Amino acid sequence: MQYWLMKSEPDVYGWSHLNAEKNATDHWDGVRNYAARNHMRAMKEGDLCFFYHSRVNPPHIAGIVKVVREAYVDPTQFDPEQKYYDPKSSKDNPRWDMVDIRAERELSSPVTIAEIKEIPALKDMVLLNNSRLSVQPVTKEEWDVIVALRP
DNA sequence: GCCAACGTTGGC
DNA sequence: GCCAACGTTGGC
Repeated sequence: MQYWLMKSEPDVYGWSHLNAEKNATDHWDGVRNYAARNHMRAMKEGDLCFFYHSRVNPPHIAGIVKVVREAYVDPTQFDPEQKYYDPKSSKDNPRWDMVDIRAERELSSPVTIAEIKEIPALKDMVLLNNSRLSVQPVTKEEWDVIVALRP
């Protein structure tokens, strides 16, 4: 079991879009950063991810999602009409992948970045040290500390 | 809205 | 292959 954190701007796609109450599955498409893509490629079915809301005040972890399908080709890279179109990608040699996720549970209240910063055991989180990486690994120790905040 | 940090692009 | 210029992200 591996743990991750994925970021999203709630105005664009937030926790509410996951339709947790319908147990819906969605594609995590549009990732256009190689480091983030490589993390997605390392994801295994059943892995858990914190679902983080960025560019809001305050930024926070809203919930937990589960990986329900491992990395496969993100079709939005081939469509010139799409925001995520990549003219340098091709169907013979696709650059970008996506995974499928499903809401696991919403946190009883958000865990804000300020709260994370106050906890010494979380000081090495990628979230605090490479704030631009949109898909990032979380250690089991970090995962357990945060989950214990909102059991 | 500002701006620092980071990733990517492209000229050389 | 270097690195300046540029675009984007994201906390504040």
